[in-house]
Amino acid sequence: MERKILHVDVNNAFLSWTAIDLMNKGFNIDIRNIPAVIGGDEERRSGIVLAKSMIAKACGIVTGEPLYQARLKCNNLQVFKPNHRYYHECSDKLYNLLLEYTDHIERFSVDECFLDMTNFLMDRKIEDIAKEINYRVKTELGFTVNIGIAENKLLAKMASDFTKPDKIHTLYKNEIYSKMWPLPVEELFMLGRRTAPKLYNMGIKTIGELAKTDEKILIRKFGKQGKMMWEYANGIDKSEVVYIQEKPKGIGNSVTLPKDLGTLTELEEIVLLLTEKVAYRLRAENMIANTVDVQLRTNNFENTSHQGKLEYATANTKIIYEKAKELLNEMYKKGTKIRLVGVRVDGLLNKEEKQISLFETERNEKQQKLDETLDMIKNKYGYDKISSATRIKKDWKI
DNA sequence: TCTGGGGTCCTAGGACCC
DNA sequence: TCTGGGGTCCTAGGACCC
Repeated sequence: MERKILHVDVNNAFLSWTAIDLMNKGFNIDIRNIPAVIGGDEERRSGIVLAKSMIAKACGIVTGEPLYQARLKCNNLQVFKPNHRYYHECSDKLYNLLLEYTDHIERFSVDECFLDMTNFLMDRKIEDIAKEINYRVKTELGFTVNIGIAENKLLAKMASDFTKPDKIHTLYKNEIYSKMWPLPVEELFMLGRRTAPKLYNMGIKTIGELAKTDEKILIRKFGKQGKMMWEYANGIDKSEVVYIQEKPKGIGNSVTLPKDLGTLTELEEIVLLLTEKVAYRLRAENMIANTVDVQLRTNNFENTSHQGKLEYATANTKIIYEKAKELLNEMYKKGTKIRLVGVRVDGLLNKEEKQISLFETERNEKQQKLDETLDMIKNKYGYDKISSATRIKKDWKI
């Protein structure tokens, strides 16, 4: 049976939401109408463009580029800080509005949802429902969305990306030829900046040319990815709208350091702070982890990572830290300048799935009690209020 | 004052086993 | 005594998404 899928995408999410946030706080300009960007903190070396207004875009500013470079393109550019807490509030408001139409909603990111309307049309036309959602979001929530209508997620997502802002587009099977095939290959979902040049070298420039390429050739050259790009180019996507919240498969935390670090002792302190946060989030999910992964980035942007299995799955800060420290020590080359440090845990299981282990000792149980007590205090007074000595001593924003 | 942070999935190669 | 082939598990690195 043919499905009815909507993809709802907030236009310039971070910038629109910040515009509303600022106006709520008495700011008298709508930053959507001036050359403006949302950007990171340059003093902390995270100064990149996260979102841009239409005017900033017209200056040639692109997402992800350094702020200093963006300023060169537009000399009266205004830069605003992101407010992630507020973004999540806006995201929740949008989700709650969409819930009035169906509960088959996949929250694909903070500003994107897929809706499976197949069994929720109530004798209405899908186009009319899309129009109503578009109008209600604009009038009730104060920001605009693009909506893509199609018979699968891939086509709905491609459709919502056509012309912006505040637009509704369809991309039905019989429209693929006229609406999607003329587009350059890099506009196909999951086809990024590494793969596009390889296709260009093969003489494949448009999605249509990709669709007409022999699937076997693509599989031989790109493996599974080749199969997927051929199917996507032909509008084939059988994946379901995942409306039941899935548990995370990994949890990570990383920081770009305000200054490069060159000693193990300093790096160990950072790894401890990151581990505390990761383990805290892991426990908040009621999960335990099997592997630990430490990531380093040097001052010349070389990335390395080492991972290791724990003897048994745990959410215990101390045990995870000991493994992370071990990994850091085996991978860090003396004298290297480190720009970024990351810690993540993988192979997550629900706490209840824990195997009874011979390695469990009283000492670990004590540590577990300590973790639980600290978590309670953090939950009550805020994560940053209770801090390790190193956090107080130094001004790391972890 | 050059280049974020949080994810998921895939691949290639090595170790190890039969 | 010169090199098999299938399988699994593990790790490092990379591609891609928002």
